[in-house]
This record gives sequence, structure tokens and C-alpha cells, in this order.
Amino acid sequence: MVSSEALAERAGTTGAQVRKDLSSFGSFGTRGRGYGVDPLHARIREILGLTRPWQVALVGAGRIGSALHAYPHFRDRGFRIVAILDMDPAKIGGAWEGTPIRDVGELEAVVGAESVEIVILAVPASAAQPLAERAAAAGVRGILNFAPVRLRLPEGVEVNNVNLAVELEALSHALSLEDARR
Amino acid sequence: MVSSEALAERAGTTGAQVRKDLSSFGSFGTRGRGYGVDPLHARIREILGLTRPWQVALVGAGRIGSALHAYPHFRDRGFRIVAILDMDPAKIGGAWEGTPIRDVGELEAVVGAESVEIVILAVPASAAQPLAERAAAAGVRGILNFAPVRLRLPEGVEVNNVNLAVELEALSHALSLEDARR
DNA sequence: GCCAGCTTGTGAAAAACTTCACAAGAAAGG
DNA sequence: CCTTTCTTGTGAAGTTTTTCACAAGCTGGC
Ligand SMILES: NC(=O)c1ccc[n+]([C@@H]2O[C@H](COP(=O)([O-])OP(=O)(O)OC[C@H]3O[C@@H](n4cnc5c(N)ncnc54)[C@H](O)[C@@H]3O)[C@@H](O)[C@H]2O)c1
Ligand SMILES: NC(=O)c1ccc[n+]([C@@H]2O[C@H](COP(=O)([O-])OP(=O)(O)OC[C@H]3O[C@@H](n4cnc5c(N)ncnc54)[C@H](O)[C@@H]3O)[C@@H](O)[C@H]2O)c1
Repeated sequence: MVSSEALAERAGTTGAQVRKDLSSFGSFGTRGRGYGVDPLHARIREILGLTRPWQVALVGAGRIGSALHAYPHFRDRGFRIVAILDMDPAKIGGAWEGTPIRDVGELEAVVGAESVEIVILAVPASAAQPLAERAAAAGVRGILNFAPVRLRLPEGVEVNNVNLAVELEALSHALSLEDARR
Repeated sequence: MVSSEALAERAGTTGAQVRKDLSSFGSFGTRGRGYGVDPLHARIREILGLTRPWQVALVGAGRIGSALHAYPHFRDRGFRIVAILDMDPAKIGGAWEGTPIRDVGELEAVVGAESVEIVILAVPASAAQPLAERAAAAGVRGILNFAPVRLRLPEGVEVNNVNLAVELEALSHALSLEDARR
């Protein structure tokens, strides 16, 4: 068992916050004891949609793409990278851990054949918008975008942007504030 | 010149929001015209602490470290990766684009000699906490942490965590909600 | 079977954030 | 110089999120 306070401790929040958040999905704690770790874990996996595997295509077999492909936590949680696509002839025909790198021209075919629902976009900024549009048109429902551009896509396609420069800027901002206070 | 509405359009928010946010740093628009692009850009750079360079050490010369080192937007904005550190003897002694990869044992010495203020931590989860503590003790003020652990550090050290698995989970959560609605 | 000790679940209060809406001001054109 | 047009800056209103605080309820020990 684990109490809301213990969870809050780890997550960097308060017990009340944890309880309020969890209560919005029903009540699965036991008063006086806390939350059962296994049921809680199972419930959170359900909420996050991790109880079934997701077919993922990686578009862009560059440096960040390579790091992401090697990242074991994606597969752990049911995200299956079933295809890797690139435009570089030097890369096409190669393979990463058994997954072939294919020509990005095959994007639509691959999405159809493999029932790809999520695309990880790790291509240069200039290529991101057209590729996102092609993916969306081919039936992809979600895009995790690493290119530093705001994608414009039809309603119904979920986009999540990762901008690592912003993460560093948040740090320099915080440090500047500190400096200003002294 | 650019209006709050035009900025909002690009940022995915509303004009009122942009104006409220900017107004908290003073008033540097002109009524009837909008904001001057150059002064606005300069002011935002100031707010974010980007008007002076930051000395950065990259700890962990693995796949994600390599991608980050090659990422031009860091240097663009004044983040200078002045040192790369690793523990792997096969990597130590090598160099990336002229920056030598040094033994992580030299962390404290490098932080002192190069006036490193920010560390990018790209090491396995098990190594992150002790390295963060060493960096903090050596005088590092901010840490951008890619390892999937919550670092516990003394007050005054800024930590920013990047968790890419969470970004994918946010997508699967959104897609699951969609499925549930139908 | 009852009591003591915990911890949840949740209304109510407080705080934070966003939107509204408009007076104040700036520029451009006559 | 005056009028029209445009857009900021900002109080006030509205909404969302967080915190407070405590009754309800479970468990283990006696
Ligand atoms: N490297 C990083 O740490 C980092 C961090 C954050 C964001 N990003 C962003 O991620 C993207 C990729 O960065 P990277 O460092 O991996 O670059 P990279 O140059 O190493 O890789 C880009 C890959 O995309 C491929 N590509 C180019 N155009 C294509 C197209 N039209 N279709 C398919 N593939 C195409 C290239 O052949 C290459 O393999 C960039 O937008 C970059 O700004 C990178
Ligand atoms: N690869 C990804 O896309 C990705 C994404 C998100 C987070 N992460 C996290 O980033 C970290 C690094 O991932 P990676 O894929 O680059 O792993 P990696 O194995 O490619 O690289 C890790 C590097 O750290 C070095 N290292 C290990 N222990 C060290 C120590 N004590 N001191 C100094 N260096 C040490 C290793 O020699 C290696 O060079 C991990 O914590 C991982 O979970 C990776």
C-alpha cells in the first residue's frame, strides 16, 4: 500500500493534490490504509491508454531519431516502433536492431500496412509540416514532434511538441531571476 | 510591428493572454500599432537570461548526449557546451567537433576551471543522483536532467526534468479519451 | 466487538489564471 | 488640427486549480 502523502513526496506535490486528481477517476483507495500499489498502477495504465500496444513509425533516422529508437522505455510501455523512414539514400536499406530503414516515400503505404497510429517526427524543421500533413492524411492520429515548428493540422490529430531549447531557456530564466534578486 | 493577436495565433493562445503576460514585464507595445519585433525580441531574450552566454557541461556522451551536442539551437542561444564528460574508457580521450571527452572523475575540476553553471545530465538513471550531487557541490546552479529519476538536491539548485516517455504517454492518453468518447 | 489510529474522498475556501471589455493613447489621412 | 482607426494595458468578472479541513470509513489490537 502507498499513501497519497508518500506519492506526493515522490512526485513533488501535496497529498491533497494526489487525492483530488485520483478521485476524478473514481475512488480506488482504502481509508486508513492508502492505495494498493498494483491496482493503482493498473488503473493509471488504463487511464493513460497503456493497456494495449501502439503502432509507432519513426520518421527521421538522424541523431535524435537514433537516440529515441534505442530508448527502452518506449517499448516497455507498449509503444512499438514498427517502421523507420528517412529520405537519405545512404540510410535507406539499412536497419536498426532489425527494423529496416525505408524510403519516406513509402510513408502512406507503411501507415496503412502496419496500422500506424502514432508518428514520431524527428526531421529538420523545414520537412516537418509536409510530412505531418502526409501522415495525418494517411490516417495517423497522433504526432510527437521534435522539430522546432508549430504544426498546423486538421482537427482530430493530436500533436505533442518537444522543444529542448525551451527546457534550457527555462533554466537560464530561473538562474537570471536568482541573479536579479541579489 | 506585430500585434498581440498575431503573436497569439502563432503561439496557440489568445491576444488577451499575450498582452497580460507581456504586461507583467512592463509595457513595451505601442497602442494602435502593436509590438516592435526587435525590441520585443530583445526584451524576451533579457527575460530569459539569454543576453549573456552560459557555460554548460554535458555529462554522459551516449546517444542522447550525442544528439544534444549536435543540436545547433543550444549554441545559437548562448549555451556553450564547454566540456563533455563520460566514464567509458572507450570514449574518454575522443572528441566531438573539437571538444574533448574527458573522464567524469574530472567533473569538479572542469566545473571550477570552466566556470560551468549548467549541467546537462544524460547518463543512465542509476548514475544520475550521485553525479547531480557532485555537480551541485562543485558549484553548478542548474541541471537539465534526461534520466528518468527525480533528483533530490539542496535548495538553490534548479532542476529541469525531461521525460520523453511521458510525452508519448500524453499522446496515448489523448487518443484513448477519443476512443472512449465513441 | 469496540476503540484508537490512520488515511481517503470531498465540499468549501482560497488562490491562480484566463477572458472580457473598454478607456487611453498612438498614428495616419485628410 | 481634428477625426478615424487600430491596438495596447489593465481593472473586473469569470473560470479553473489548489489547498484546507474534516466526516466517513477501514484495520489491527485488545
Ligand atoms: N539533436 C537534438 O538534440 C535535437 C533536439 C531537439 C530537437 N531536434 C530537432 O529534431 C530534428 C532532427 O534533429 P537531428 O539532430 O536528429 O537531425 P539530423 O540531421 O541528425 O537528422 C535528420 C534526419 O532526417 C532526415 N530527413 C531530412 N528530410 C527528410 C524528409 N523530408 N523525410 C524523411 N527524412 C528526412 C535526414 O536524412 C536525417 O536522417 C530537427 O528538427 C531538430 O531541430 C533535435
Ligand atoms: N535515448 C533516448 O532517447 C532517451 C530519451 C529520454 C531519456 N533518456 C535517458 O537519458 C539517459 C542516457 O540515455 P542514452 O540513450 O544516451 O544512453 P547511452 O547508454 O547511450 O549513454 C549513456 C552514457 O552515459 C555514460 N555513463 C554511464 N555511467 C556514467 C557515469 N557514472 N558517469 C559518466 N558517464 C556515465 C555511458 O558511458 C554512456 O556513454 C538515460 O538515463 C536514459 O534513460 C534517453
